[in-house]
This record gives sequence, C-alpha cells and structure tokens, in this order.
Amino acid sequence: MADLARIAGVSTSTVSRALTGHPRVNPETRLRIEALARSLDYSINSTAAALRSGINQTIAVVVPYEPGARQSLTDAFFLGLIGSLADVLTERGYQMLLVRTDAGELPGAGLLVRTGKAAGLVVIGQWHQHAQLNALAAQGIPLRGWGARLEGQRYCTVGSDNLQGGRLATAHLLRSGRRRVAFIGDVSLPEVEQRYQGYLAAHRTLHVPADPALKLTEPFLPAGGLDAAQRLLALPSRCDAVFACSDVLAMALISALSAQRVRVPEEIAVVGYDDVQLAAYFSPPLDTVRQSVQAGAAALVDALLARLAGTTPPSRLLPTELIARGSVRAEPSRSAH
Amino acid sequence: MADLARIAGVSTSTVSRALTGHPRVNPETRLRIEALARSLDYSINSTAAALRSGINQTIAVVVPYEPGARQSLTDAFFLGLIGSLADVLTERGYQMLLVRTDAGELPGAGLLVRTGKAAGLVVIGQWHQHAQLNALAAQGIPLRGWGARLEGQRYCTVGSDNLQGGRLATAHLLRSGRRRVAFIGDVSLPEVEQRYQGYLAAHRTLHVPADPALKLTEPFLPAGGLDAAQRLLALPSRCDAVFACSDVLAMALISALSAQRVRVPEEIAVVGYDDVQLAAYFSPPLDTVRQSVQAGAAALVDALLARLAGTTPPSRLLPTELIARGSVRAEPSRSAH
DNA sequence: CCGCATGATGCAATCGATTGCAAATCGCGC
DNA sequence: GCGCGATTTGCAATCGATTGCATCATGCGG
Repeated sequence: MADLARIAGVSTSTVSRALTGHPRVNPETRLRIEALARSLDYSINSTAAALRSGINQTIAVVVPYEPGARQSLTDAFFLGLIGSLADVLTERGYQMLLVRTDAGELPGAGLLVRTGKAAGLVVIGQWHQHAQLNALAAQGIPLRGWGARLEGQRYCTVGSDNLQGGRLATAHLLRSGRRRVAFIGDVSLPEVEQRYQGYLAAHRTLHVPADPALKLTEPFLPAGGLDAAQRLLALPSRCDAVFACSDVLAMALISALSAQRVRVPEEIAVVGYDDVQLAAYFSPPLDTVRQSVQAGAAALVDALLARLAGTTPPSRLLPTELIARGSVRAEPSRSAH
Repeated sequence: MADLARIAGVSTSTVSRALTGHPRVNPETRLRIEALARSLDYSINSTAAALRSGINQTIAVVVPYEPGARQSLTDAFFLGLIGSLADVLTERGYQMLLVRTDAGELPGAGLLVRTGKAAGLVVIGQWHQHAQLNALAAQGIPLRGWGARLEGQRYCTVGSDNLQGGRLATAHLLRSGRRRVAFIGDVSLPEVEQRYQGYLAAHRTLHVPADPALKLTEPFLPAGGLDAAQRLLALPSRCDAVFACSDVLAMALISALSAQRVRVPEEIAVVGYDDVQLAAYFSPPLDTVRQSVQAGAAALVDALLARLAGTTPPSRLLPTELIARGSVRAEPSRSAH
C-alpha cells in the first residue's frame, strides 16, 4: 500500500480511504487510486485490516467427532447442512471456516474466537456435549448450535421440532393401521430422545400401547440399520412398522430387510427422518420427516449474527413436515409389485 | 500480551517466546508464563501473529456454482469430498475455509491468497472453467483442482481415472451380456467426456458397436435421471443397460424406471459412478465405479502442501474400482424377486 | 579478581493496514 | 483582499504480535 501511495503521489491514509469506500475522499482521487490498484493488481491485506479494525467476517462451523473414534464426516444430513451454511454465509457476506475437533476438546474451539480467527461459532453434530457448550457460552463465546433445546441451557440452539417430528412419523404409521411400531435410534442423544417422546405421545393420543421391547438403540450409521434388521427379525413377536431416526438408518434397514425377503411396506412399513436428497428416489420412495437444511442453516446464521449484533433471540424450533411417498402405503402410481 | 508481560514482570518478547516454544527462554520462566497465561485464559491473537510472521495455516476450498444459477451445494459426492478435506486438513494442522463463488468470478478467488486469507486453493466442482483456472495459476496462486487432466493445463489436478472408470463400468455391462448400453451424463464436462471415451473404448475392445443414439446428455441432478428414464423408454429400440455418470443420476433413473414397472436389473442393468454412501443400500444395491473421497482428499491436500513447500508434483490420477452389487446381475443372496 | 563464553532477557523496529485529529486547500461572500 | 466553512488530505498513533540485535547476568577458567 505504501508503494501504491508513493506512485499515486498521496499518503497511505488516502489510499486506504479510497479503497475502503470511505466517504471523505475526492471522487476523482478515488477513481485514480482504484485504477492504479487494479493495474498493479494490488488488494488490501485482510490480515492487517482485520488486526487494525478489529472486524472479522468469518464464522467457524465446528463439527465435533466422537472422542477417540476419529470417524470421518459422512453423515448425509450434516453434510447437507454444511453445504447450506456455506451458501447462507456467503450470501450474508461472511466467510466460513470449517473446523473438525474432538468432542472432548470442544472448549478449545473457544480459542477460535478468542484468538480472533472467527467472530462466532456454529456447532453442528450429534453430541452429548451439553455441559461443554454451556461452558463455552459462559465464557462469552458467541455460539449457536444445531439441536435440541435442553434444560438449563445457556447457549441458544436452532433445531427442528423433534417432539413433533416423532409424533408425526409415529401417528402416520399408526393411522395406516400398524399396531407394533419399532423405534430405532440412539436415545442418549437429546434430539433422538425427543423424537422418542413424540413416538410415545402419538401412541398415547391414538390409544395404542407402546411396547418397550420395540425400542432399539442403534447409532446413526448404515451398520445400525443392518443390525436393527437382524434384531427386529429375531424378535419373538414381530413388528409391522419401523420409525427410524434417520433416512440413512431407514434405507440400510430396508436394504437388509429385502435381502431377507421381507417386503416394505407390505410386511413392514418404514418412516425415516431428515428427507435427504436421495430419500425420494429410494425404492420404495421413503416416507420421512423433513427438516429443511436450507431453513435450518438460515436460522442458525441469522441467530448467530443477531447475537453478534448484540441482541439475544431465543432458541428456535423449526417446524417439521411429514412427506408421504411409498414406504408406508404404496402409492398406486409407483408401486412396482 | 502486554498485560501478561507486566504481571509476569518480563517483557512481551519473553512472553512471545515462551508461548511460541522458542528455545531461547529459561524453562522455568516459560512454565511460569504458561501457567499465568492459562489462569488469565489468555491466548495469542492469531491475526496479529499471522500479520507479523507471515505464516498462514489456512487453505481455501472453493466450490463454484454455475454462473447465474445460484443452485445450492447438494451434490453427494462433492459434499463427501468436502467432509474428507476437512478431516485431512485438520489432521495436517491446517484450517479450512469453505468458499462458494460464482464460477464466472473464479479469478476473484485469487484474492483469497493475495489478501492473505489463505495460503492456497483447492477448487472442487463440476465446471467448465479450464481457462479461468489457468489464469489463476499463471498469477502464481498455489492451486490444486479436482478433476480431469487437460491439454495445456498450467495448474495441477487430482482426479480419478475417468477413462478407466468409464471402461470398467461399460465392460462390466457388456460382459454380463448386455448389447445396447446407454450413456447418461453431460459430456461438456471434461470428466464426463473422459468417461464417455472409456465407454467407447470398452465397446471397441469387446467388439460391440456403440449406438450414438444411446448417448443422453443430462445434468448431474436427480431430475436428470428422471428425464433420462423418459427418453430411454421412448426410444424406438430400447436399451438393455445404462451407464450413469453418477450414483444420484443412477438412483433417480432406477426410481423412475420402477415407477414405469421396468425391472432393474432384469430388463435394464444399471451402473453408477462415485460409490456414495447410500449406493450400497439402494435396492437393488447399486453397481458402481468407486472413487474414494478419502484418497482424493488426501491427494489434493498433499499436492497443495507440496506446492506450498516449493516442489511441483505432477497431476495425479487415482485408480478407480468397480463395485459389483446387484444392479447388473442380481446377487443370489440379495435378490428379492 | 578479571575476562569471557553462554544463556536469558529486553529494546525497538516491523508486519500492513485504519482512523482521530490537525492541517491544507478551495470557494465564496462581503 | 480577508475570513470562514466545507472538503480533502496528511501525520502519526495504533492494532497485537514477532524477531534481530544489544544488553545483562551467570558461571567458570586462568
């Protein structure tokens, strides 16, 4: 910048003001400087600018992995959410830092803000780190998380209405005449627990008893779906429907069932969760509870930006929507049997 | 840092040296300063450090969107690649900036490096921006791209061996006895064109004539698969196999075919490309050409870091692998019919 | 007891911008 | 021709570290 100033015959102050769009510069000086900058292809060093002005337009999206297990980031729903976050942040004029960290080291993510790398944090993922997030929030780190709203929460979250989602899915199955609905998911995760509560609520509302033996704990991985199929088929009294807590789980389950020549939806109806892109093209096309990644990403970003601007909006629950396609009741136009 | 120095009774030089692990500090002074820093929970401002030292440990991953069309980032393969890139970069001690930009503005991505936001670029995505990438590379921007190797390329790419992939997929279909194999993909994309060349090569090798009428141009979107199904079924002389250039395309196609009561693989065999996570759980389980996102991400990062270190390794072609499951020949244990 | 090698620390310049305040310039009316 | 307000521009301090070089303390041999 000093060079540029010398060549242009002005001071660096003027160059700085010209290039940052400061109003107190002579318009023609600005034009001259801009042209010169372009011809030298010079552009402002953003590190120095950030240091001096204290303004930071980058947000860190933190995706913890389970402590120890360095499993890679593959979850279809979260990947989609990351894609949408990138889009939304770009649109809002922010940069996105994508950060993987051990869930046990989550408090260390606070450094991203304290060291000035990011203005705030969006935490994404399946985790049990309620307390750690609270600690971060207590340190004053601007923070928004995707997930359930919990008791004693000092940070603010955005998530879909899991209770409603669980209720919708389960009611859909019960209303189609199913009576023994299995639940697959890891209820140690708050979001899943809430879906399970929805599952129970639907049973209560429709006066159908829920059999605790049909609650299967499985991780959010394809292997969980395969395992669930084994366990369901080994049950003394078989189920006639399954509510799986993610589409990936549901698809892996259906795949394992059809390998065992169990027909879906005729013998066992299945509802998933997330509405990932491929759910519509599965066969049978998957009935699922949609949580919109676009809406979720936008809500997360807006909430964080609001926090950075000083306001403190409450946690938000995004509505969920049941998408009926063909894994509960075969649609006449699609059924291949 | 000045405060910390005052409290510790030393100069900021010493604090800096203690905290960055400089050897010329008394070990016990260092311990004292580290303890103090921890108790005040102070940590080095990385913006200032980066400014002064000129060291930048962040890499920008750039994902262009088609000019004008602000379509959101949903491609399963690229999302998976992004996830793996995040993992690999973290492991190598780098931060990852995820950047969306209009493909027409790609040269602007050079600013990320010139302004000091990132040390180098990884460009990901389906694009026609050969010339623009060349321009970036000519400006001296450290750059690696995912994709095909092209004539006159001044930047270096990492990609899977599309020619081999196309050949593997097509030969697999022809060897299963199919004689009319359709090709679905957008050959204006270099990677797809190479897969098409592989498709032709396989026909030549196996002495089967390739019918140009079976080459359908479709974009990499589920809608492309649906459209392809319509067009294939409307053909005067039907095909008995399809090589689809992505798994998403293949799944959407199969979904549309079964809605029309065309059975896969009995009537039409299908091979996809990518081996996305859900391909194995589709029904029928999808035969596909695997490109490993982990290997791809690692190769991209290593190539870029090598470039940053001054060496210039050549472009790399990663091997592809055919995964046979059940969409060409039904596997006995899995067939549900 | 002195000189010197060695290791630890401090001084001050520096990275590349931004910005409050002062100074310079300009135009215009009296 | 002078004074004054409004614009433009420049000076210099500042953001928070890093680092070459000088200085200081220490221990040890002579």
